[in-house]
Amino acid sequence: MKQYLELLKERNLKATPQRLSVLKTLGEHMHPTMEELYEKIKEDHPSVSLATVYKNVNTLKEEGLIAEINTPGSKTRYDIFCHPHIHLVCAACGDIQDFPCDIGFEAYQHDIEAKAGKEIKRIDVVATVESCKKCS
Amino acid sequence: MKQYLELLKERNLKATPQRLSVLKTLGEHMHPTMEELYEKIKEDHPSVSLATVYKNVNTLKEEGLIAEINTPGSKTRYDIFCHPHIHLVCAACGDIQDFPCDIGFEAYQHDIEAKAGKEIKRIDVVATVESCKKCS
DNA sequence: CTATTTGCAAACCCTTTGCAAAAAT
DNA sequence: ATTTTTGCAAAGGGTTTGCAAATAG
Repeated sequence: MKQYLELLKERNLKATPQRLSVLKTLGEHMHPTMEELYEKIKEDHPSVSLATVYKNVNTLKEEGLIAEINTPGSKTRYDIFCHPHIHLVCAACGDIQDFPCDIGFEAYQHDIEAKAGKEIKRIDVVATVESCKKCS
Repeated sequence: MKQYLELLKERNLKATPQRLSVLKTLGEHMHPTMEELYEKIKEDHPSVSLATVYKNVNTLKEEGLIAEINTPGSKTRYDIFCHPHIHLVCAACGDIQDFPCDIGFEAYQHDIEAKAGKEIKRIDVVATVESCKKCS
């Protein structure tokens, strides 16, 4: 909680309860869709509007505090941005699991960077499985 | 052209001029957005409707003949599906470059598969650079 | 006190759908 | 002849916008 206040202050963003709730919810619940995020936030702030959640998500995205996960086929999901990791998404239920990027991958990323001649700002890896333990 | 007819026949899809044009256009132009794809197809088929392009894109996606590229921030783009490759996307102009998946990556994929305990059906790797040669 | 943020409703994409006519096999 | 596909227009869903009132710093 304290940490979130600091993250916002560093970026000159006002720490409104709604905005803090976006960060807190993303910290507690993995990869919600916008709808899920909105419902969770409403539990603490019943009068929050969907537009406000969208605005905050966009602001926090621009500041690099949260990330959007685009999965082929299913809905966009949101994630607190910590260190890069792979998203393992289930095609059947849309559930997402995180997957650490251990060695191997950094090396691969450097390789792409060298060949591209540009610094890679961000890398999104989405692996899709047909079904997962949760839904089958 | 001949190849496309066969690909459709194998899947019992009717070879309409509009559908062939989707494949042909994706074969000739790299990664168009839906709008670009539609404009290109209209050059050959002025009376084609956007809905038809969407329907064909969906059908061909389901059959695994084409793939959708979801890039964080910019518009969805479409690609003929050949072998997997990495998409290097420019955050400034949305342009996409292909990047081969040489060794290294397959190994990495097997590693994820082993840890997930599930077969990976598809893997999407999108690397984002801030600007590219085309737009700067 | 000033600048930002909120909530509401309307506007705005992009994408899908229903249906009758047209085309493919 | 049968089944799929087309084109149109309307509907749908998710996201953004404009603005006045509320809130943070």
